[in-house]
Amino acid sequence: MTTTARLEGFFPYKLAVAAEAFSRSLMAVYGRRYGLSREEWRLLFLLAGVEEMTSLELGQRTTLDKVQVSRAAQRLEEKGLITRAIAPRDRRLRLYACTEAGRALFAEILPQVDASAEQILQAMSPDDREALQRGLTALLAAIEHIPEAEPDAAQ
Amino acid sequence: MTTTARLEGFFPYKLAVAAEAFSRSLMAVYGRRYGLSREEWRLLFLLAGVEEMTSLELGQRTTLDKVQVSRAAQRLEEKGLITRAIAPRDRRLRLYACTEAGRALFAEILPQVDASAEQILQAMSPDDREALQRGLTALLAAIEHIPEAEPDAAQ
DNA sequence: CCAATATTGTTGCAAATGAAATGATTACCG
DNA sequence: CGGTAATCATTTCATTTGCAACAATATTGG
Repeated sequence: MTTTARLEGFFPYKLAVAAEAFSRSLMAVYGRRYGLSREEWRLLFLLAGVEEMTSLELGQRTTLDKVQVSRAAQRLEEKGLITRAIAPRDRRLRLYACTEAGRALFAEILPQVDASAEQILQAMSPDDREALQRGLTALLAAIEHIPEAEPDAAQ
Repeated sequence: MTTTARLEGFFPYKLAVAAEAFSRSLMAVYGRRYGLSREEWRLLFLLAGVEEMTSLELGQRTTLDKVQVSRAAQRLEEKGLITRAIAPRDRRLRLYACTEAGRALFAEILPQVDASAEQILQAMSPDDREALQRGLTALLAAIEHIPEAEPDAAQ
């Protein structure tokens, strides 16, 4: 068993571990400190930068399914951070918008989250950082073009 | 301040999305096809390459807490893929070992998981792939050295 | 215009998950 | 030794999550 594939060197594992650790570090800010879930944080992030957004678009831009969007939005509304109106054009959809309180909270949290991320990234050499940025962007592009594993609907 | 930070360009978000998509693609193999959870898969991965391993070491090498290890190991035992004995030297610990069935299953799954990962990675240019490898390794090293990332048991 | 089908957000329920409590064992230290 | 503290796996309980059913609205095709 000389070259039994070692978990620590397995690329998918490394990617997952890095992402988990990174996410945990950031969640310590918006989660443990401000009581937001990861989904709530993402929705707030999107909504804080725009006037309003429909539920459909929200889901497409966050890789969250409709249930996650619905539940996270429900909680954000209970906290007074967003509003959910019924879209007049298509009454099945929701029109989400950030409240002033939501925007203020986001403006308060983002710098801290950003600082937490930078604290990790700044521990890397500039070259490594650039390599990571480049590689990650390319990976995301590659993932986009991968045939999605649809349930047995292969053709 | 003018440019509201866009979620899609936010590094932590990109990292999380890439890791999620990658993980989902792999889980389609060992999960939907073989009924293993991510934790079970990781434990099987580690145990398949070694004669036996204690529960403590298992947790340290997978970034899983002891509850996750305990539960995943329990299910792997129910499936007959591993054995859990009580460590003779310290009866609080468990000694996990892969059964022949477990090793056989792992040997069957790994190539498929590997192929699924390679399918994505091969969609990248060699340079981008190398950049990703380098950046990711550096990121993991940076995370290790971050203070207060987690209550670490210094060894 | 009407009925059939499709799409969307929400809810119900079972399984998974996380955090603290528990029980068993060992280490420490007088 | 003896007893207290520490460590480990497991259990317990409350919350969260994923999946399928559901109700409401829209679209399509006669």
